Amino acid sequence: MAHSPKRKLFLDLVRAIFRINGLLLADGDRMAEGVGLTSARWKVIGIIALSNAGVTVPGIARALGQSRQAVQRITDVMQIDGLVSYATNPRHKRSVLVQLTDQGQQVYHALRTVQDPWAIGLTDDVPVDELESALRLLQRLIFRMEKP
Amino acid sequence: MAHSPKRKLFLDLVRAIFRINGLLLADGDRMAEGVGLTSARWKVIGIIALSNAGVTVPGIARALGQSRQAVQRITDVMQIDGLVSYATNPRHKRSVLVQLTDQGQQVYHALRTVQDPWAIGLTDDVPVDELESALRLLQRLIFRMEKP
DNA sequence: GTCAGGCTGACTCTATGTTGTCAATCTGCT
DNA sequence: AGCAGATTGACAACATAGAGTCAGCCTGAC
Repeated sequence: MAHSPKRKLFLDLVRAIFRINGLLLADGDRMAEGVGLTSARWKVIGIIALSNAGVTVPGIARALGQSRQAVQRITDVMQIDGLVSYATNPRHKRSVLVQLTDQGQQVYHALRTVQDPWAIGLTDDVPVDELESALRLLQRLIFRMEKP
Repeated sequence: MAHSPKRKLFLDLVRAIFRINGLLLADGDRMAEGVGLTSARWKVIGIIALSNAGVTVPGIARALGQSRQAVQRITDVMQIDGLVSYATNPRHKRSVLVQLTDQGQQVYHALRTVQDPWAIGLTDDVPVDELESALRLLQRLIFRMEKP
């Protein structure tokens, strides 16, 4: 059984991914809490902030690898809360662009003041090349899982 | 800014973890579907099968890093479906042990016949040492996130 | 033995996310 | 221009997961 240890290794990796996913959501909730957000909005606002021109709801969903319905619900609530606004999309009549309002940008900036030290603190003693190789491995797995 | 690239690298890793978590759940649903399970029950049945003597519901929750309420709901449904049974715990009067029934073991076995080729296929051309180092990195991050 | 603190089961509420469906719109090909 | 297929918004049903609460049981220190 040449692949048996590899199989166990992979399943351990799967369990670790489930575990760290939960921990990341918990940390996201904790960080976002201070500025009145949740981890789901934390994920969404990060994608919106990355794109200057504004993105569509399905675009955010594709970036996160989630269903557009889930993202739509998040952005709808964030629009009610005044964090994002819907702007007409010159390239698509129905699909509006999601943009950060001034308040949304302030919230994102406040988020960064918590998120950056968090990211730095967690990777304090982790070499860059280890991060790189782990990221490459995950992206490789993602690619293989997305194809079929 | 010596740590700026590392910060971006880590955030990319976070995004990859969110992405692969969703893909793993989708694959888990797809594999578990054939034997009448869902990805949540797939995760739970794996933990139960790993322990011969039976585990408590909070024990499963700790192994998965989830709330015991979430696990309790899963095991309750699985008990109704006849996959698991609750046995009295000699070491704790109220906290019962969750065990696989014969049917549960059959389902787990059927699951393995799908899951093992899946695991092997995904890691086909991935060197063992890359899996090991990625797993170590994630476990290191998990350890740091669990402490506080 | 006793008792404080921790663990567990049961319940509720809320948030998140997937799937399915339908109509309206868009895109690319002819 | 016109049409087939893909994309999008809107809505609904369902599964999953966390947080909070309460009462009952258990454990360990004394």
